[in-house]
Amino acid sequence: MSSDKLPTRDKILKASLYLLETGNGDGVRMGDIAKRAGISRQALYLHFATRAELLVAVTHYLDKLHGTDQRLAASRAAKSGVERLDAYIDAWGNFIPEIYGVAKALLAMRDRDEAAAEAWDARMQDVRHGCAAAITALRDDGMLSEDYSQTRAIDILWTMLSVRNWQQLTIQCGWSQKEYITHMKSLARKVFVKA
Amino acid sequence: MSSDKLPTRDKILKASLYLLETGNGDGVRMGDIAKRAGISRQALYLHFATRAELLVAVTHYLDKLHGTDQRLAASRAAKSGVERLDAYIDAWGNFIPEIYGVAKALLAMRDRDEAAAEAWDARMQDVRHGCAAAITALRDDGMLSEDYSQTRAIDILWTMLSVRNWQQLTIQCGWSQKEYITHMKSLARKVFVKA
DNA sequence: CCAATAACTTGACACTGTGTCAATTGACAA
DNA sequence: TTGTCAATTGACACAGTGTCAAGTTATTGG
Repeated sequence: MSSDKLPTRDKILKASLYLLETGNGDGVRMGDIAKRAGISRQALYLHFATRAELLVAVTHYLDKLHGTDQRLAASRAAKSGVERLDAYIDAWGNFIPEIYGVAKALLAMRDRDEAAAEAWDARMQDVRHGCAAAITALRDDGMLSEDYSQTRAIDILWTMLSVRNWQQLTIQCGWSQKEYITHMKSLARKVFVKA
Repeated sequence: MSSDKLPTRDKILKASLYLLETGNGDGVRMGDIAKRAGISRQALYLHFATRAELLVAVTHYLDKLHGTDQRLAASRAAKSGVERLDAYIDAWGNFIPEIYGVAKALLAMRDRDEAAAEAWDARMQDVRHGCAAAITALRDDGMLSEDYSQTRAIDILWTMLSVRNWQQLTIQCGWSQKEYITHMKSLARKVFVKA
């Protein structure tokens, strides 16, 4: 392993990420992670009290690796509201496949594990802020359709862009990533941009 | 209990349904169901080999109770394609809250349990057929937007009307059921009906 | 009336995966 | 030397599912 000299915490994060991203995302157990990181299962608990806590840390690690904040923030550079909507869909939509392994594991825990649910919801709240910014920009341009209140428009965009929907459309329905992005953009325009 | 004279199998289904629908849908264990049905946990296994199998049976039982098929089929009576789209959204959209307890439990198992996943997917395939019928009716009227192929349009409608989306919009975003239905109809028109 | 059968009960147990606890080791530093 | 920190080993509690075996009860048919 090339990570022999990394601090243990980083070895754990790296190992978790590897297992989450390769494999199908199923069955990444604490023991599996420990083995991959080359430490004992108990050493894991020295660094992360629970599996949920570890998974949350992995999402943060992932964000740092991919520069999520910057990439999402980039959509704010767009001039018009419509461009900004497009840019946001581009940024977030192309981000989903990169985080999918981790997202899937967190999502699977969501229904049972309080901590995992909170962690996931917190991250989705960030996405919601991005959606809100895009919708607000549209409204400020006077281009937001009058069919929905601003809040409802945000609710809809946020729901449209959920990881679950991405999963259904790409993985289940077989859309290519490119198709996903273009269709989502077209959808968003039809729904939100004043005719 | 008023179900003393029911066959055991029905007592089990009834008890499962009760627990799934009341409670938050969490923690409906085999033991809980047995207790509620007034039988031993092991007797459950005499009727259903696994929890997944039981849950599937519950969905069928539920369908019979609510007359799902008839209600969904009713949307076929609509004359124009647009009316039919509306009618389908009405029928299915108002059906979701009734099955939500069971759906939630099945959905929570989906990620881990192969059998549960298959059962759920099979049921969602039925919904897809309904979506396909609505989209086809629209196309036959020459009213389907040319922005999407028929398959893609079905994919989109199907995804829009997913239980997960209903959950997010009503339970998380706080939409009323009425609001959900009207917004979904408006959304579908904007997206699918030729301008 | 006896015997077979089916439905059910009781209780013990295996298995998986998470999380806990305690005793121990090895390294490095004051 | 002593202290301390990170890690190790191994045992264990706990939940929940599913299995197994032996015993009970009621019904029914010869």
